[in-house]
Amino acid sequence: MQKYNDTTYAILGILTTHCHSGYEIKQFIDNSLNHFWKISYGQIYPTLKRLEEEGLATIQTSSQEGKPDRKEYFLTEKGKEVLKGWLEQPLKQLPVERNEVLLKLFFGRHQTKKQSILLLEDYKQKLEKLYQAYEAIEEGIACHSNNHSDAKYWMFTLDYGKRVTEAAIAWCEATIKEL
Amino acid sequence: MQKYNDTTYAILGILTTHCHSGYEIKQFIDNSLNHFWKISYGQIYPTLKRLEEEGLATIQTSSQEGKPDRKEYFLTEKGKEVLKGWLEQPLKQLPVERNEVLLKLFFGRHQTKKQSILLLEDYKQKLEKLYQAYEAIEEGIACHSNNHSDAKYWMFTLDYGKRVTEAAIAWCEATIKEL
DNA sequence: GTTCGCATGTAAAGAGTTACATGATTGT
DNA sequence: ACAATCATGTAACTCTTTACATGCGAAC
Repeated sequence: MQKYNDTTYAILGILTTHCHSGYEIKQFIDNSLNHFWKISYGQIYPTLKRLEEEGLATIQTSSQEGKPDRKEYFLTEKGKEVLKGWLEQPLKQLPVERNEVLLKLFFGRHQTKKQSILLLEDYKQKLEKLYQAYEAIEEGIACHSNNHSDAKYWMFTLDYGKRVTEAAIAWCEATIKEL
Repeated sequence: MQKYNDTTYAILGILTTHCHSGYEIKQFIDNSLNHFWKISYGQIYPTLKRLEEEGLATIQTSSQEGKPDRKEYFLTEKGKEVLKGWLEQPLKQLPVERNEVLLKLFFGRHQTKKQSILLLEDYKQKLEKLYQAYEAIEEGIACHSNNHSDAKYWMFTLDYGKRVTEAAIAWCEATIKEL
């Protein structure tokens, strides 16, 4: 069986929602799974092309006056099976989250105490903004798609983001004190 | 001023410790900053070569009988400056941690409840192992390099790992209950 | 008149992993 | 005999970002 990368599976998954064009997929990513899976146009369009070539999706092109043709992709039965097959597999190993702040702090001996504190305060501030962004998305989902069958799962992922961000903020505060 | 990527800065930083050869650098990474910054030989050796070419490090080659020459790299003044320059800069933006488990759970509607629970239980188990690994490294540092001037900072990064992992484990438990 | 949103895409560069090649010594 | 440790490195491949190209309509 052919293998695909996780970005391909993400796109396969998004095609099961109301999104069917490359543009819509990008929009969807940017305001829902952006915190744990970013994808650029440079990946989306070639991937969609490949999905069609390999029989995982079909294209429906609709011409629009004054605009480029709008290409809508729909999963085939094979596409749905491939997605389900991936969903069933547990992850092989935990990914390593590359963290630039930790990397800098790791070599903190070569910095002044003030610089380390500045680094952590800046990080904390960015984390707080992220936390607020999570809350905003959460409210958006709660309002607009309360009865949506996907909403429950989207909330779970937001809850993860909030909990982990909260822990990171607490670490910033504790570390600043100890420095 | 020339720009380098974070992996290059990581190697620059490691060269300030007792590690000076490619092999030692790899060892060091594998049992200290492996949780938040992995690097493979395929990156280490070409990077070291480039450091020398650009005057950030000098090489001292020592021949050993029956073994390949051992190349030891030492930071030049310029190398130290480049490292410090990087340490001073705050991070531009928070990195996105790509999380395969969240991605799968996001599309959980296409799975059975049992499958989702299995996914999270497996994830939780892996996180618990990671937590134990952090504790083991922590003990190692506490025993062997108590008076080491880097040890304090290494402990901070481990504390981060522990806190965030703890939060993720708690999320797994809460989400399994809610599913 | 310029920017934003819609809508498609490509090319090149950069980042990173994996698999391979070499070869001596030491331990099981 | 075989695997592991020490020790270097490269080539091919995959993945991802960035910058570019095109072009209409609407708002400001």
